Amino acid sequence: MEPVALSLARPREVRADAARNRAHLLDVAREMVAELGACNVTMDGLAERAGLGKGTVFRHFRTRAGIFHALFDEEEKRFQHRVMTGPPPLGPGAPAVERLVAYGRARLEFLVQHAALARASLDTAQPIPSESPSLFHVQMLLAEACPVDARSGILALQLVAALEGPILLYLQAPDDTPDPTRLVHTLGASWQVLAERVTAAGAAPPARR
Amino acid sequence: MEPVALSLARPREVRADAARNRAHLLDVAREMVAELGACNVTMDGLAERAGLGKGTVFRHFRTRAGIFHALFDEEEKRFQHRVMTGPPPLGPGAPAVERLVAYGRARLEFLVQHAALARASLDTAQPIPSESPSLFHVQMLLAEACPVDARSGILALQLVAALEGPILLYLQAPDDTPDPTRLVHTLGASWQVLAERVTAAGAAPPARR
DNA sequence: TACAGAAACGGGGTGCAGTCCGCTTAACCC
DNA sequence: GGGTTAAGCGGACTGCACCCCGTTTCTGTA
Repeated sequence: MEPVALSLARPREVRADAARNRAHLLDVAREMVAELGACNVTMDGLAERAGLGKGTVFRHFRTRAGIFHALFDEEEKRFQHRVMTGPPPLGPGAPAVERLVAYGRARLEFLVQHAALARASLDTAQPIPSESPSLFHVQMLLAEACPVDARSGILALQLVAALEGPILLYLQAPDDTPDPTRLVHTLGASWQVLAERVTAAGAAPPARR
Repeated sequence: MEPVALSLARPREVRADAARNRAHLLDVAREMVAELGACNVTMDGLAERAGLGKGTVFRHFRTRAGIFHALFDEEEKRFQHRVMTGPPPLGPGAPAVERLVAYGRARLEFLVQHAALARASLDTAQPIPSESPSLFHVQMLLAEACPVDARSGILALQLVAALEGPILLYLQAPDDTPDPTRLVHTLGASWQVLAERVTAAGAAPPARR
């Protein structure tokens, strides 16, 4: 007689109303972000416009940043899908370094496009978890390109920071970015230099130039 | 008759009481951070403990993050002074790449040591300005090590992000860092690889090894 | 020393993030 | 269908960042 084990075995399905409310909240949130900008979306406002209680909003998303994180995550999933299934060099099939370069360029474009959400989803109280898909993907490519250096995972961390940091931390928050296209281009070119040089020296050893 | 121009020319000195209060607030804030941790310091608490009005605190520091920024800035100044005047390879006198490596290691140690302040001073609403001393210093060293690549300033931005991002964004916020010394060491070693490889290929051209 | 103007100060007021807890309801079992 | 239970829901409540503006204090000038 182990009712605990039994109940653990099938942990009761997600309630339909909860799922519905969550989806609805995301829809309304998306709408409000488009309309007011992320920084003008409040939890009260969202709850009211969704016709739900404030407690419900917090139950689903924990914190204010949680909402933007959830919204960003949807985009992130689409992006990662493109990366995993698209044609090379972004998708599988090209040499690791080429993929790394292509990934960086694509990621920059993606980030600039969703910069507001990406920033709003940062929670200064909690760090970005190491399960970040971006980190995971870079780690995978590095493991292929220069296994020895990639071993500890630190290099991947640093490269992802180099890739995403400028947009997340260091560049203008208000979208007064003079020319996003130009920005992506410049950052992309620099990323290519960075990625190629870092991996070149650590590659399968004696591939003389 | 140009009283405006005249008054602009000498914009009236800082009031003595203001300077005194500011210094006092910083002292009390430092004390409270040490005692309660940055995340438990409130503006009201600070004002009360300092025996000043809340308005005064905000007048001096603008935002909550502003206080921690000011505190961090003091440490930052000390650190930059060490960097500018210390013995090589951290200080002047060594080749640029060696200085870059040494700077990274020193910076990591510094950041880990003041991680709580550094994080608390991040203001998600406003980006880190490009006058960041760290960015400035890396840019200077890069300009010496590989002038062509450094030209745009983007590479410096990316390297600083690679250096500081892991601590600012990606690693555990609560000081459950298993072993800070070990962390600094690992990040430092990885930084060295990064810095040396990136600069090696772009160095003053044909310096054959 | 007296005065005028500007800067600094104080603390009540506002809006929002996040918590709490009693009530409701969907899901499972019979 | 009826009962049980855990999850979900709502909205009043709390605490804090930040604003506002009438009052006070300093400083440069006469």
